[in-house]
Amino acid sequence: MPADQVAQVRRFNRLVTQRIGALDDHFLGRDRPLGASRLLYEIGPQGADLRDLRRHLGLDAGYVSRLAKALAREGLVRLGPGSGDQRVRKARLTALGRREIREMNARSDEAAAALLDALTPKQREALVAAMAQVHRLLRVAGLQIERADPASPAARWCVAQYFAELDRRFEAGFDPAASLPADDPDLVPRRGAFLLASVDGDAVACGVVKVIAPGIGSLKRMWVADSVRGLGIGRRMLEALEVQARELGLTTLRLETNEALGEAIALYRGAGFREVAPFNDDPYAHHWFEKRLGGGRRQS
Amino acid sequence: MPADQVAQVRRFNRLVTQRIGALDDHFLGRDRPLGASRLLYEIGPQGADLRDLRRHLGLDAGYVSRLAKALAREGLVRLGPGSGDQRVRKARLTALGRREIREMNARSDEAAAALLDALTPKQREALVAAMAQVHRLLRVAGLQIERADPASPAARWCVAQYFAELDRRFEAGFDPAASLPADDPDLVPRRGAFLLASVDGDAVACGVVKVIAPGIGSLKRMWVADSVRGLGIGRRMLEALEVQARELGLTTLRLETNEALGEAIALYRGAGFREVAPFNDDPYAHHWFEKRLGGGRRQS
DNA sequence: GCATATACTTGACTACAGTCAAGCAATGCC
DNA sequence: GGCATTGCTTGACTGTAGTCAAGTATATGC
Repeated sequence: MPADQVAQVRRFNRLVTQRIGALDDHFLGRDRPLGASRLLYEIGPQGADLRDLRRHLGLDAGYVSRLAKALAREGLVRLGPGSGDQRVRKARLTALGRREIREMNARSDEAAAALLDALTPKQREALVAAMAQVHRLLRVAGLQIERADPASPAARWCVAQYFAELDRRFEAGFDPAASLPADDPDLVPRRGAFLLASVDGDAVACGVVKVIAPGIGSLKRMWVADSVRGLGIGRRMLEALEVQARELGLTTLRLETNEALGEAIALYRGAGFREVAPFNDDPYAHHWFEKRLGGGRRQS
Repeated sequence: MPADQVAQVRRFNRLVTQRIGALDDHFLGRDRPLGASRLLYEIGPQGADLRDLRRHLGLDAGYVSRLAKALAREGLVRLGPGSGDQRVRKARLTALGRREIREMNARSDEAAAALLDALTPKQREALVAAMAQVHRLLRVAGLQIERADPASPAARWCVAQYFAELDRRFEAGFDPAASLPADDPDLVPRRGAFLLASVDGDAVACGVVKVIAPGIGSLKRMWVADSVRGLGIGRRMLEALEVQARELGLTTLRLETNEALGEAIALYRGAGFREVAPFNDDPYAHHWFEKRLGGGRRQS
């Protein structure tokens, strides 16, 4: 890693933690411990179960219990029974709590505006654009691709997004029932794998490999969220799927795709897939691809 | 302030405090309270007086005393008498302390490298460039222009930088003694003013206004550090000098400049200065400018 | 129906960050 | 030389953040 790049990152870190960190904490804390403020903020307009707050903020159960009680004592939240399960407690904002959050937001906005205010309009635009760029790339740097249960909510959500997008982009729409299936049991080893890419716990891409014959697998359900397109996530997903394929003992990967998905076709070609004659009768397919997985270790 | 710009700043703040803040703290703290680590880091290879550390980090005297003692107990620093004044204590790193700091730096470098490592080379370059941009603009946003004592170290340093630059840029070099003078007593009200622009306590620009006749003032010593050029700091310094001039009761500002300083000449023209016939015999001047200060309040 | 797990509460505890005030020695000012 | 100031140390204290363990009520698996 070039030393000047590392140095720039560290310079950036120092300045930003000092400038941003200090402000953020200061404007969030209104005569209240920071932990309580964060909890209040996290509850949100819909209310939230203490269990979820605990998990999301990574805090101790006892600690959250106490913080919630303190907020309730201040009249900012109401603690009531939760959704169904009589054990969980749900925190809901009171009118006062909502006002408090509005106030916190206003202060944060003010601090951000004050920062921008010290610049000329052109510099403001440049700063905001550079921040957006840093934001996007930091998110990408935190990308994690992992095997997931195809029945998990995040996996289901991704697949739903994928279907919705196909329906939007295909001229005649898309009906999952008419397409070749990839059911849950086919997507767990040793019959296949479901990969989920996430950033900070938010799913942003998925992909599936499925064994269709000894040594031969099929790729399906390749989807990347709009918000992170153009950042090479599709390519990384494809690489991760090939690793899974090797672990499943596959030597050939196949896939079919629709002519409307130009960027996907380019991705496959770039990754070494060759177009071949149709090997199935998927009603939505216009192109069929194949790649032989060379060398590399088989099992991990 | 546009709401989407504010929102982008806040999105950036949230992500960055979470990603960067957490890492930075974690890698700095090595089985040692964070305060102690920061102090150790701040001491630096030359050692530092406790008084300066206290001032620089903005900490309580008793707190610093205890932290320093803890570091001494760990064998990381040696506490000895300071420079001259027998009251001040100077903290010097031991070999162990230096090793510890190297280790802290290595860990921080590693964290920064790991961040970059998750990206493609092109994305890395884009991230580093965007970070540098954010860094530059955040620094500019923190710019403060204030009147300063022309004899203060920061003011002296700026003027020295200015002279050095003139010497570099003028074909025949520059000798301050041959130039028209601007001595300390002429640079404090009501005979003049010395303005210093600083970012986070570091001087980055200076400028001077000096009364040369009733109602008439002269601008001199306009200098902007290389690291922050092209960010409109010269223009802001000029505006601040005009405010000072009005407060000194001036109605006309004059200045002379050298043909080698193209960007300064453009700045003056853009700010409403008109070129006039020579009004003095400065040996380094090729252009003479004048501006009448209209309207505006005189005294503040 | 019983064992186990989960959600939460409470009390007791630790560590860290920081403040305040008293006091001592060296320094600066007149 | 006297007196206020400065630099530092020490003891006593506060508030925040967070952990741990015991205990209660509810839910889940077999």
